Amino acid sequence: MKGGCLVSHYDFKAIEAKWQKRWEEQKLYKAVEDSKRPKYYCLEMFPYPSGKLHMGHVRNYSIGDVVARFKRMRGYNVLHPMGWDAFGLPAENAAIKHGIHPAKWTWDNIDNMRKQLKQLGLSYDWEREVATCHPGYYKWTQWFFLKLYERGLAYRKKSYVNWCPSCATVLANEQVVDGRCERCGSEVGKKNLEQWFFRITEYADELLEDLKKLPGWPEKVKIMQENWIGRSEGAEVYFTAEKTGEKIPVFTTRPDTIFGVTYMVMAPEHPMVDELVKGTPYEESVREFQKKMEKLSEVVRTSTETEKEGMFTGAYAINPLSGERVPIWIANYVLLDYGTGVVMGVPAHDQRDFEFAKKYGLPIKVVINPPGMELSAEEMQEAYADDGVLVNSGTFSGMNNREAIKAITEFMEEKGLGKKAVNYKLRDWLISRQRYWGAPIPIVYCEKCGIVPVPEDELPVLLPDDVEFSPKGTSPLLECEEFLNTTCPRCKGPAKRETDTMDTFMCSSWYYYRYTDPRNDEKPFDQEKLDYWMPVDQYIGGVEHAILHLMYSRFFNKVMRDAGLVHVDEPFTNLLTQGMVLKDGAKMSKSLGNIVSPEDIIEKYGADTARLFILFAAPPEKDLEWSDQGVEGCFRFLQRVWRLVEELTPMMDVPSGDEKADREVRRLVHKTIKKVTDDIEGRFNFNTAISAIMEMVNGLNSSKGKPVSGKVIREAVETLLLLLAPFAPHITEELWERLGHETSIHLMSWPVADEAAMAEEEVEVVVQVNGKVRAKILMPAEITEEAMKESALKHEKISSLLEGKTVVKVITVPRKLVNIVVK
RNA sequence: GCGGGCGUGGCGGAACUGGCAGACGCGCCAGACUUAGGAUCUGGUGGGUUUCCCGUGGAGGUUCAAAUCCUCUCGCCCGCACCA
Repeated sequence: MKGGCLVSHYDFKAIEAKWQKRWEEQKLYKAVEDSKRPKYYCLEMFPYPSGKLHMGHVRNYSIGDVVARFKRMRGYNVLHPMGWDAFGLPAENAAIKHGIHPAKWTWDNIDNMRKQLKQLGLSYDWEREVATCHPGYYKWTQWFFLKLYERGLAYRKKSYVNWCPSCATVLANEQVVDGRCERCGSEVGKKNLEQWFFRITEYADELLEDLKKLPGWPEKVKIMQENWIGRSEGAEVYFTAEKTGEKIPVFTTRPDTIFGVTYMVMAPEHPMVDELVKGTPYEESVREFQKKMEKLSEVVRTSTETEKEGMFTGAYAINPLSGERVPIWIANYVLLDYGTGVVMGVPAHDQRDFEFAKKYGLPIKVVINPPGMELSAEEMQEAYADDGVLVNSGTFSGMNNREAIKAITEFMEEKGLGKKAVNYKLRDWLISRQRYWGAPIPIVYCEKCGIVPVPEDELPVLLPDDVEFSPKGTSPLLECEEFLNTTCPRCKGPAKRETDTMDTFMCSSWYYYRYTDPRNDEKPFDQEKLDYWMPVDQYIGGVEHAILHLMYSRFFNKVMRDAGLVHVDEPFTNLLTQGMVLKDGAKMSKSLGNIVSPEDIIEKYGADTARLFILFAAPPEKDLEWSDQGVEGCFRFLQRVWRLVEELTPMMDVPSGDEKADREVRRLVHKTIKKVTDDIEGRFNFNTAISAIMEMVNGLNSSKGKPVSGKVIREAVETLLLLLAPFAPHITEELWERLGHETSIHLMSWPVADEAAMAEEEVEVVVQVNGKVRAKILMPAEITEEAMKESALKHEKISSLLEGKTVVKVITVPRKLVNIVVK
């Protein structure tokens, strides 16, 4: 440093430690219900306690902290809590691998991550911390399970379920990505098991419909949920098996094409297939085909690339409308668990059916003609799936197909041949997990009474501590006799406990309620407290939860609303999905070796710098490219702020200054207030908010030598600190104190822009000739358009350019621009 | 294949309702202070044949005026993917 130390050094380590300690002692961020103030619930997705924070966490929580601090300064009563999504497999793997008990592993990790979060200076009310693995929490997870059970929304069913061999547990559909386990990447198989499900499909329509009530959610997330729910409207048509006379319901979205059915296809594993082929010459080959399909993985089987393959069963079905007799096939592309597992083949009007028919030489029958055209089955190169007019369709011939959909459906309903139907791709949520480290499902199996829910007053069903972890990866609960053996709550006879635990998404589906009353041991929450804080005003997290967590939570909230426990339709009013943190264009990962550790950055530059950089480098919803040099830049900026404030402090005593200099400084100050406020409030553009603050610092730096009055300097410096406070809470708090304030800067009100102070006296007007900039002229701000035009035409350079040309017209934009169109 | 997003200097990114393209930061260049500087400060920095011309992936169009609106097209990223 140059010369004598006129200004002190920015000692971020001492400053950050000092204020973190003081904020905690003073409980600065404690949230208390207060009906007199508007509330604001700012929530970030709570982390899985993996052991260490990564940059994604830092980004997520820095964004949330700016929102929380900003809203606080805007006068809101802010709830900003943090907790731990603490059940899950990694803890159990640690136990198997290193012999550490999952509980110890988890709690140690929590301690470490809590420490790291505190080092970031995040404004959480730590008294509301929750951990889903705490019995005081999972007692209520189990309680909610019972609520679902009471309402008939939790049920047990044997079915083919996704099985991850490496995690040794079943998975929900949502946890299978490209046929692989979302967690470990192993290929997922199928197992026929008896499992617990939640009836989320009961709410499919509302989950879809209410997306419309979420204007504060990214379009992208809503579309993803819409696709996932996959609602399609159509009809169920009852074909009849010729041989057995049995009804074969078929779902179709195109009842208008029923007369065009030339064959039917069942899923190979459809139960009716066996009956149809039994004792026929087709039996053997069909069995073979079934076996072949069974061996194929789900990925291959359902890939668009896979060629359609099928086989005739020898059986026939009767079309209820045309009375025609059509062959029944089985094929790989028909899925058992969608619709009824049976498809009607209309090759003329469905591309898949067309390809299948061509391959196997099945007949093609045209029943819809394009407007003003006549199709011929022999000449068709592809299916005609668009609208048109019905032909060869009995009494419905001649009808427009849109009307025919309605007419045919109604006709079938009258005659009992079919009915209107809606289908969803959404499946019920499988919540059983064959794992130890989760909330036990509060159910007992009694030989006499059957399935018996554990009574509320016996909750929680505690996880036994003393268990053996088998290297096979199977749940230790299976071998834990003390846990397994119990008495039936109903008949008091001997009974067995359910050994499966709940999917951790169950735990995270309601944690945002618990924050409103985290220590209540009588109830999951106090009604008044919950009603005060809910809904979450701003939710922030990664887009990877677009379907899983966010849809489960929405479902959960709707169930609890119907149970009268919650009074909002949707739990999260606004959602922000932050982008990833990249290094060298790729997601930070161990295998790529491009990880930047938050610990190191905090150690070297401090939390304020880390936060500032991560907020400055990109808008929150976009991916962020990490740059060590960018971090340096932010560090330099904070040092500049420090120096600026220290240098300007003595000048705050100057009794009066030059009026023009004062006005200029005030203009800068108030324009910055407006810009920063708009950027944060309107659109969460923290990057441009910070750049405006940087510009303000640059401006104040260059006005250092000017005759500015002490009062104006004080206003400027204090405003600078207030605007920067949500981003860099420690340095601003320290400088605020050094200015002589005794109350925390974080309890101050957000500055308000003074329109009068912002007003410009002069504006620079751009003068264009034929749309090209030819001059810039300073004009009084209040100049009329006519006068603007005049002085533009009078301007030396412009007038010389206009020589010999004809002015066609002149366009003026007040205070901005004059465009002279010439020929 | 369907749906969504993106494409702007050497880099990250600005430009909100069409109105000076490139704010702010990084990097780079020059200078100042210095035993020294990878510290700090000052100035410069899209490209070019430099009174001017060209520039927002490409080609057209609308307009007095287009990064912004329309049409076509290329490239990258994300989601869904035989859903009957």
